[in-house]
Amino acid sequence: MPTIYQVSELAGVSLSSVSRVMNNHEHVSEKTKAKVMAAMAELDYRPNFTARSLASNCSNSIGVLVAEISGPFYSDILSGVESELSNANKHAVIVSGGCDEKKELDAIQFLIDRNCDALILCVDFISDEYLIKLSKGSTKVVIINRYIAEISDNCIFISNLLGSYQATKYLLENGHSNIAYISGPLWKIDAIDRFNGYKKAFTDSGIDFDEALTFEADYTTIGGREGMLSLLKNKKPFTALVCANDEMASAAMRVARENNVRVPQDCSIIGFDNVYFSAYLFPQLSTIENPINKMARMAVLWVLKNRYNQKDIVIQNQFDTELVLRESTQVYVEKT
Amino acid sequence: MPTIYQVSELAGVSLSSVSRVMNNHEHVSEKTKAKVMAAMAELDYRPNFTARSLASNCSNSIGVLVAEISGPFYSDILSGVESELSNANKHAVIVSGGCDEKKELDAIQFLIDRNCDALILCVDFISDEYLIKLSKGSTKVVIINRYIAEISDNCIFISNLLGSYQATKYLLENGHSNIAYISGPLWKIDAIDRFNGYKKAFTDSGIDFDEALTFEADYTTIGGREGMLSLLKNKKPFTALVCANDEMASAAMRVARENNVRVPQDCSIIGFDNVYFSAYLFPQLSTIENPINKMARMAVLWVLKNRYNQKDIVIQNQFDTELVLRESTQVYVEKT
DNA sequence: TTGTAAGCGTTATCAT
DNA sequence: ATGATAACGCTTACAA
Repeated sequence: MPTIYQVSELAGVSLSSVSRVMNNHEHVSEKTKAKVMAAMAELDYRPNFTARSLASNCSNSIGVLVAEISGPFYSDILSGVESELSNANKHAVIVSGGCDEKKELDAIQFLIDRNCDALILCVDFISDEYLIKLSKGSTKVVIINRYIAEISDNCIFISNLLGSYQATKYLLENGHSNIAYISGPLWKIDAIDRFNGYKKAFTDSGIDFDEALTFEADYTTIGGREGMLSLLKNKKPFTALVCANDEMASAAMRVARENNVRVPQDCSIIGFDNVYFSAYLFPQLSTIENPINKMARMAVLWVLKNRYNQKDIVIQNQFDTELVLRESTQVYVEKT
Repeated sequence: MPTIYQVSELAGVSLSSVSRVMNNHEHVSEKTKAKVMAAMAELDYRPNFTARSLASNCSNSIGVLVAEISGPFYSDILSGVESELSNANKHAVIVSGGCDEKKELDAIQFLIDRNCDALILCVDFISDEYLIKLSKGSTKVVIINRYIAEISDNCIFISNLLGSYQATKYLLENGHSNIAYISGPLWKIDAIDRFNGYKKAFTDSGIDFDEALTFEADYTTIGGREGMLSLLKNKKPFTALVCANDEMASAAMRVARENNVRVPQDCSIIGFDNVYFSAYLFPQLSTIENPINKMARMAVLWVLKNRYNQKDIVIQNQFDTELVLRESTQVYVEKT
């Protein structure tokens, strides 16, 4: 592997000159530039990434922490981050957080120790306080899918409340009034918000929601199955169901089918996230679009702006959810 | 950030001694070891990753190239790689290859330039020849999901032929004889192999397969839809369908439903890969298990053995496929 | 505009 | 067992 030294020798200039042309510095004569380029080409020179990082204190790598690598939701984040990052000629160091606070903390420490220039975080277990402190530190941090008032500039988020509000409101406006809800785990802030959106839609419509039509699950298909089973066993009738995510909605649809509850004829179902497989389901799932891929890309732009000084970038912190209607919903019709 | 120098000063020993305890060298007295550890703890010392990489010529990072980051198939690879890598305290630099040879080549060059210690590749466009040459180079390379005879030791793979053979054979043995096939793009080696498995099952059963019951698609739902539509339009009857992957099978199921073809009563369907959402579909999809996650983990072990000298690891290059029967298949019953 | 030389924070090779 | 000291390949004042 040729080094900068050999390039300088072949080009007949100094190290610094070579370095300057590598980094597009101003104040280099066309002549030396040409000589250097020629030498580089001849030697098939490739700058040593590690050496540059050490000398410049800039690794051009961004740490990305997500709860899990696979799964449609996080996949979408990673793919957005990776593609936007490679546009900027930076790269992602991706780690998964596991399922408890300690692992998330370790993962963050790991990324910092690896000299990541900035961190993109998508975490559930770590406290607001820690995140606030972290973001005051020397490593830039941007947080996806979570809103923390004190560091709102560092957050890229949607209104989860609004999302489930839209879903519930739609059903309410289309004649449904007995609307069940399968929630995410209520220690997660987004699950709380989504639940609140459901409630708010009722409040705004001036009608009470029924606590008994409500079930706290865990965002998984297993939980969704349990939820629907329990709801059905209750014998409290409902003509619609909103689920806090698509996974659970898909499980609920399956349980409905197993129990001869037709979707949407007997029960309309709306999910949340608009994960890609929601369109593969039968019936195709109506859901709330969660622009997670866009948010991931915005997180990268945030890093470009705040860590790499691309000042002209404008950051959008909040994104909009949107109801996407497919086959799993219909207007309420009174049973004859 | 404290450096090794400050640790040495506080501990009252030399740089080298600190370095030695950091790297668990033998021949360090318990005494100095203790002093150094104490100093490290007091200063909350964290070794500089970049400096270590430069000095030791070892970055502890492994480049991972996949065609795309999202999608159930590649997701599974990434999650396997990441989790196994973090067990070994190494990390992944993940990039996606895009959809042509040039991008894949660029991506590989990018990873090499980033001083990755080894590469885990999952590529479609790059030629065997290039891969063979690459693997003779100084950067260790392991290839997932592809078999190249000349460098079979560097490959982690399944027999795609066997997989679709199992699927087709099963149908044949259960009374079906008019079995359609929707193929992947036939410029991909795995698509060819899978197609050949389908054919071989017929040959082995001594019956001819019908070219007209065969459609070349592209592994996507769009292609699967087209394929099923075309097959149905043909008017050549078939009672079973094997698809070269689950995406296409899911699309085929949908088209079947739209055309009042009941699955499995009128048509059994088998997919390939056993992607996680295949169990979410209705009916749940029978398919061929492709142990892609295990292969990904094995690829990491390969790297550990071949690049990091963990000699005692034993590598399994070939993995087995397996038929998993769910709801989309049934024994052939003659129409009355 | 160009070159010299001092870092960047380690590891590794020698002596001792 | 320990300590100097020279790499590792580059960036970056500072000088010229």
